[in-house]
Amino acid sequence: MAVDLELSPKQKRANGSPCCEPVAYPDVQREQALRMADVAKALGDPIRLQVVDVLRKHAGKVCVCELVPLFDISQPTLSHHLKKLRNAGIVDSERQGLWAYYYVIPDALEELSAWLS
Amino acid sequence: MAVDLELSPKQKRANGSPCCEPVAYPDVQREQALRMADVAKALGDPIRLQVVDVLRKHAGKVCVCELVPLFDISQPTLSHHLKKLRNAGIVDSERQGLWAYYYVIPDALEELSAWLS
DNA sequence: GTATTACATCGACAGTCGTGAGTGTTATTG
DNA sequence: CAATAACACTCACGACTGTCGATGTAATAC
Repeated sequence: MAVDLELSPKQKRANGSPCCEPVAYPDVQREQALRMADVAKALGDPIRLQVVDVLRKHAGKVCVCELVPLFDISQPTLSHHLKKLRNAGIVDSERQGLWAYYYVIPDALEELSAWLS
Repeated sequence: MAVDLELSPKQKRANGSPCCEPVAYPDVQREQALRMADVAKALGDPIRLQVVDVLRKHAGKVCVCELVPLFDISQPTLSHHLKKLRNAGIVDSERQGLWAYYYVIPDALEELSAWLS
């Protein structure tokens, strides 16, 4: 659904006449926009973005105890950020004994990434 | 939030079971994380994301009066979203008489896009 | 001049955010 | 059993968000 819009020269419209030619609907439909905005919102915090960066670069599962010392925030706050990333569908976790291992869900960022490219 | 490059070993780890393998440090340094998180945060609203989508698809300048009817929000609310996008460095605007034309700043999304890819 | 239009800003509202201190839960050790 | 460690959850706080209606500002039309 390509948006082809002609930007006609604007004049002040006559009384009662419409201002502009209607524009085509956004290519990105609402559901897709909601999904991508959710992901973008979760990445909209520098700590969460760096957490995702660490998890991606590591290409494996990372223990929370390894993440805590990387950032200047308390452990409960990091736990809160990890929960946000989980709720956004970006990461998931696995419990192994006392430890929790986090990893990036494959292709979780793909839709947003494709749209941005 | 300063990411220290020193990854100290866990203290008083439980006997026998190693907590985790060493982790990579965030390649994304603080400044870059702040910049990208700002952009992501601005895209973290479905309306703003769709606005950017429309502007990108046009590869030109779009009048606000053409954007208003696309969304189910009031004109002041759209103006507020456009301001957020401006403050995030994603779009800019040009006044021509009564009309304001918005456009996406070239390469504004490039850093985030490259990181996501 | 007055009227009208396009857009931004203001004021207010409920809701959400990031944060830390404190607490709870669960698994392991002694 | 009790103690400890890793992690999630609860609560509270100030700050910010998205939204609308009302208002302000500037340009155009009459």
